[in-house]
Amino acid sequence: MRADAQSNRDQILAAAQVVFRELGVDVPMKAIADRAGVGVGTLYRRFPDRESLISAAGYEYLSGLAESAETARREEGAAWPALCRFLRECAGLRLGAMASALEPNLHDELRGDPNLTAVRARVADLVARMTAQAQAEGDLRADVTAEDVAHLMTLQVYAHPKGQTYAEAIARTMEIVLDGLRAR
Amino acid sequence: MRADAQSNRDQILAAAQVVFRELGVDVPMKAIADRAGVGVGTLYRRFPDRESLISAAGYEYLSGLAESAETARREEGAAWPALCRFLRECAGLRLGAMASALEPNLHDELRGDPNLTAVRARVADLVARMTAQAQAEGDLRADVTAEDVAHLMTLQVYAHPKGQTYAEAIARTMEIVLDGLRAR
Amino acid sequence: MRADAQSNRDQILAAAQVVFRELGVDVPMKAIADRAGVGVGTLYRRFPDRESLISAAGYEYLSGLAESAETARREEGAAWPALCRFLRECAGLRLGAMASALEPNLHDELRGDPNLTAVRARVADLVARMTAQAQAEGDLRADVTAEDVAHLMTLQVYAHPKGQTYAEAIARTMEIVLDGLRAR
Amino acid sequence: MRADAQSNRDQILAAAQVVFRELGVDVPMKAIADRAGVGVGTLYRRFPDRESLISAAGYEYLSGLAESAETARREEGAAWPALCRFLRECAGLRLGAMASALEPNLHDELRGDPNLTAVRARVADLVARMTAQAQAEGDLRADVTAEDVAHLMTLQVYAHPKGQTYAEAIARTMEIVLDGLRAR
DNA sequence: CATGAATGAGCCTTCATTCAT
DNA sequence: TATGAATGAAGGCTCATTCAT
Repeated sequence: MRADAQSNRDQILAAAQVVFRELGVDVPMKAIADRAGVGVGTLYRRFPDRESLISAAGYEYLSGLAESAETARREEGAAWPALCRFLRECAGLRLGAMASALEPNLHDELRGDPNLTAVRARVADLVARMTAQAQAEGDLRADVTAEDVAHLMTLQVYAHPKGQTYAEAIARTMEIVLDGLRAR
Repeated sequence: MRADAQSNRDQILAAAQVVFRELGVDVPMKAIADRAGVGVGTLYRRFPDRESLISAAGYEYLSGLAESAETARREEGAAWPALCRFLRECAGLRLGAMASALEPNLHDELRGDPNLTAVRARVADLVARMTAQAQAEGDLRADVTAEDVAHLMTLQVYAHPKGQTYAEAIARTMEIVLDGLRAR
Repeated sequence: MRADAQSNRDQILAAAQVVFRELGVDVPMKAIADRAGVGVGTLYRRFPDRESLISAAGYEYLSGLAESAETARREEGAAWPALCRFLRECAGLRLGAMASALEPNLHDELRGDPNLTAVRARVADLVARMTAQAQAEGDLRADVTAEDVAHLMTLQVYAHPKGQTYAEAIARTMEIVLDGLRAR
Repeated sequence: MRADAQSNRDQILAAAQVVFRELGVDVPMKAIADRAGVGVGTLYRRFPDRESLISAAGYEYLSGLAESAETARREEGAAWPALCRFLRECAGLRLGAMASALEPNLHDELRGDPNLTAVRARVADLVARMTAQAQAEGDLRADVTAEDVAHLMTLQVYAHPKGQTYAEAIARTMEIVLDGLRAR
C-alpha cells in the first residue's frame, strides 16, 4: 500500500475510534471522514461498509487492550492489580460504545469476522487467566466468574452531572465495582 | 380531554416506555405509534415532537421510580435494603436507555423541562436521603456520595454473551456493585 | 385506499410508463416523481423499490396489450390483421424499453413476480393463438414460431435520423417485418 | 507514441468494444480499465472522457463494418447477398448498443466528431450504394429507402427466452426482416 | 379527533474524473 | 508514463414532521 494511502487509513481508523467513542457507532460516515480529514469516498475505498470499519476499529480497541493487559501483568507482579488496571483502562476507553464489535451477538454482520473472533478470544483468555490467578492468590472474590468480569469491561453509566466529566464518573463507579470484586 | 383521547395518550406513553427501553430513544416514531396501536398523527397531536415524548416517558419512569423508592423505604425498615432494592429496580428498568431524560446535560431540549426538573429533584432527594441514612446506619461505606449512587441508577453493560439475557447480566453486575458499596 | 392516494398512485404509474419508455428503466426515481408531480417519498411509499415500480408498470403495459390484442381479434375478423395491429401497437409502445418486465431472465428480482408471471402467460397465450390461427388461415408463413413473434413485440431500432421520430422509424421497420412474416 | 502506450491504447479500445456490447455504454469506466488490464488513469490519459472513448470505439465498429461491407460486395458478386451479409453482421455485432456513436442525434457530444462523421458517411454511402444496386438488380423491394436499411443496422430485440441466446434470437429476427426486404 | 398520505431533508453509497506518487 | 488514491457530486432510500381527508 502506498505511503499516503496507509497514512489515510490510519487517520480514518483513529478518527473512527474517537468518533465511535463519543457519538456511538451509528454516527454518520461523513462525521468520521471529516474528523479524519478525508472525503467520504476515501473512507469507503478503505472500508467498503460501516461493518468493516466497526470491525477494524474494534480490532484496534481490543488488541490495544490485550496489549496493555499483558503489559499490566508483566509490570504489576500480581494478577489482582493487573486486573484492576485493565478494567480501569476499559472504562476509560468507553468500551461499551464499541460493544457491537466485542459482542458477536449484537451485530450480525460482525459475528463471523475472523480477525475480531481471534482478538475476542485473546482478550477473553487474558481475562480468564487474570481472573483465575487473582482468585488463586486470594485477592479476587471466589464467587465471580470470568464472564462476570468480562461484562465489566463494558461497564457504562449514562450520567455526567454537574461539572463532572464522563471519565470521572465512570472512574468513580469502577472503583466501587473493584471494591465489590475484592475478596474480604 | 375526551376519554378516548386520554386513553390514546396513555397507550402512547406506555408504548414509548417499552420501545425506548428496547430500541433506545432514537427509534422511529412510527414504531412507537404502531406499538401503541394509533397513527403517527395521533402521536404527534399528543406529543408535538420527540423531545416532549421523551420528556413524558422520562417523567413516568422517574415518578414510578420515586414511588417505588418510597415504598421500599416504608417496607424495608432500614435504608440500606431499600437502597439495594431501588438500585436493582433501576437496573431492571434499563434506566440507562432513558438517560437523556434523566440527565439534563445530555439532551439540550430537555434541560429546562419543568416536570422533569421537579421529578429529577424528587428522585435525587430520595437517593440522597437513603444514602445519608444508610451511611448513618453503618451499612453503606462512608466515602461514597449521593451522586455516586445516582450514577449507579444508570449502570449498564453492553454484553449479553452465551445464553444470558441482558437482565441477568446487569443483575449480576449490580450485585457486585452493591457489595462494593457495602460498608466493611 | 384513500381517493387522493389512489390518484397519486395512478399518476406515478402513468409517469413511470412514460419515463421508462423515454429514458429507460434506470432513470432516476426523482425524474419519475417529478413527472408525476409528487415527492420521492410518495413514490417510495407506493412502490418500496425500483423493482416493484417496474413490475407494476410492466403489468400495466402487458395487460393493456392483452386487452387490445383481444379487441383486435374481435374487431379484425381474421387473425393476421389482428396480429399486425398488435405488433404495431407493441412497437409504438416501445415495449423493448420495458423488456426487463417482460423477460423473466433479464431482471432477477422480477422473475418470480406472480402478477407479472400471470400477465406474461396471458400475453404469450394470445400471441400463440393468433400465430397458430393466422398460419391456419394461410396468412402467416408457416415456418415461424410463436416465439419468433413474441420476440418481435420487443423490436427496437436505435436510430432516429434527420427529422424522423422514433415512432416513425420503428413503424417503417415494423412494416418491413410484417411483410417478412406474410405468407407468399 | 511509445510502443507500450500504443499497445495500451489498443487494449483499451478492444476492451471498450467488448464491454460496451455486453453492458452498454453507461458501464463504469473502471470496468473497461479492468478488462483492458490497465489502471483508470491510463484509460483517461488516452481518452480524456467517456465521449472520446465511445467515439473511438464507434469508429472502430464502423470502420470494421465498412471494411466488411466492401469485402462482402467484392466476394458476393451481387448487391443483395452482400447487403444480407452486412445486415447479419450488424445484428451479430449488436450494433444497437453502440447506437450513440452511430447516431449523431443521440449523444450531443458526439455530434461534431470529425472521425465519426467521416466514417458514418462512408458507411451510409455503402449502404446507399448496396441498396440502389440491389433494387436495380431486382432483388430488393423498390419501396424501401437507404435510410430504412440503415435503421435495420441497429435492429434489436430485448428477449432471450428459454435456452435461446441473444445472438440466436436476433439472427432469427433478421432473417424475417430480410424476407420482408426481398422483392416479390 | 384520528388517520395515514405527502413532503423533503439527510445519510448512504457509487463512480466519473483529477492528481499525487 | 502508469497507477490507483482522493474527491465530491449524484442518486437511492428512510423517516421526522405536516396536513388533507
